[in-house]
Amino acid sequence: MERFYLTTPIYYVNSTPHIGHAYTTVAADVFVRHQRQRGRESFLLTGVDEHASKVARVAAAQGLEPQEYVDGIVESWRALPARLGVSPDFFIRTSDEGHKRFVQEFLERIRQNGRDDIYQDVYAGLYCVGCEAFKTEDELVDGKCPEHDVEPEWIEERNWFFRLSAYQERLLALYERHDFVLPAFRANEARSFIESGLQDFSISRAGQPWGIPIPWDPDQVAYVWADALVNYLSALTYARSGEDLVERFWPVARHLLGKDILRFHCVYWPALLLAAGYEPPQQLFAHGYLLSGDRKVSKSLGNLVADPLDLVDLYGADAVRFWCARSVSFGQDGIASVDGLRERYERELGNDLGNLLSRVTAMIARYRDGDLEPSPSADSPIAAILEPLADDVAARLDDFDLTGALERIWEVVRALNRHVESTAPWQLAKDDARANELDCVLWDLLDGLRVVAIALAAYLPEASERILDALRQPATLDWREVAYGRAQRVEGLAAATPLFPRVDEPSLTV
RNA sequence: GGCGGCGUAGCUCAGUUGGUUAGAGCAGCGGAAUCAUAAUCCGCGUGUCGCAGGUUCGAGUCCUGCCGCCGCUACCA
Repeated sequence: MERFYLTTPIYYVNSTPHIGHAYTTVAADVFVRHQRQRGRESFLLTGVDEHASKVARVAAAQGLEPQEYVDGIVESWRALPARLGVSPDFFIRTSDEGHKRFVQEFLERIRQNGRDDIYQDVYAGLYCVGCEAFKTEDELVDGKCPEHDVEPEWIEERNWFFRLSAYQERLLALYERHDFVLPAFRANEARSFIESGLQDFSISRAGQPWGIPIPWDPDQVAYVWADALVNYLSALTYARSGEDLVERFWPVARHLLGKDILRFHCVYWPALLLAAGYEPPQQLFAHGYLLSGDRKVSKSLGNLVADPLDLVDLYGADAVRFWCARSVSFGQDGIASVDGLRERYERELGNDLGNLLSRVTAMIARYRDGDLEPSPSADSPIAAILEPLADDVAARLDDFDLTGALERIWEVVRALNRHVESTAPWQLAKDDARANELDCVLWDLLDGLRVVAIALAAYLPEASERILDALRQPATLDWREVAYGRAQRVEGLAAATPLFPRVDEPSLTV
């Protein structure tokens, strides 16, 4: 079976983690957990991008070396996946020695590929000293940098350039595979960009103290995209000491990215790889943004939105994961608000799913003293409902349809609640002659919940485990268990404690 | 300007290659039930499918024009 290697972008440490970072990280984790359930050898990579002139400047302002500075703030970035229930197989930092060494090798490979793909030229542009960045004409207001109200200087800098223009045809050939970049409209954007003609870009910057030195010209450091993108490959070379994972996980790589960095991932990166003699990644998926849709700004709410970890404290990692996957169609932009999170938590997690577990376990405990023998029946409506679930969900997740797969599972959750109503076990319990019927109904519900729990495990790892435990079912998450009729007999099953108890709304006033 | 996309019930959106009475969730109204975290289930929508034409036996689904909105259009994590 083909291996599965998925990456998030590496996050820029100069900001603090916000909901957008959590979003990508959670999505990546769901995909990887699901593939593992299907027995696929998988690897999840995330990490941070630490090389930027801004980092050096902030560090200097605090009287620190850049490395000291990033060493200090990287912990808040490591905490992000940890608190979201995400366990990356490796957390890369671009200041890792292994990464730096590999970037240098990588650039050297391009330079020596015999096609003269790296050459020296002059990069000229309008440079704002305040921003420490080059500006384009349309960024200026009245010829001045709008942020600093100064006229930028015309600066010419001798840099090393990458001959991107030579890769137009080879890049376009990649896009003949219809799912190279998803969603399709993003592939169109990237393709039309390529078709419009590619210009070479500089891969080095002069006069920067913080970065990876260009091996053949140590006075220059690698420009951000010649450094950061390479992490997807470099990580594989040193994530496991004494082991090179490149053979295992390249080129079966899939990159998750935000739509803002589409071009760099879908154009620059494949070209750099081709130039260095590597296969391009297998697939790229650009997701949209979670737009803040919160009611009037208050300090407490503002903080909640700014820091996803606060939301985890309040509602739990599973709730935040669920909200990420559920509230916005993956790939599209959408509104995400704390109100929406609470709504989903109460209505869907608490009422639909949590209460389903409560009522089913309570009935088994009450009507059967918690004992139940397996009693599957081929003509059970539950069998028909569960039968197509495993394939449907798997197919959607293979297509990065994070939202659609979850909706598919939720249809089953709703169907189970309907089944409770239509069979009315509390009525059957009144009639001893229908004891057998009641056994079948209760066991079907037990089995349905078991299937839902396993199907949801990638999204709600904690709740999934708690459901299986409450149902006295094995903790195995093997995807083949997402099928009707596999629940084991239970003994002494007790009414479950609420899965997603009500959470007091945080105070909205400061 | 160029390329691409969107505009479907109060809200958020589904609607395969054109084909029976246009769907889901949420909100609203009414009802049932009582196993359950007052949690669930059922019923209820005269929606100009942005506007105007066209193709077709038949179009939300194809074509043209118009209106409105959005994305991309190079060195910015």
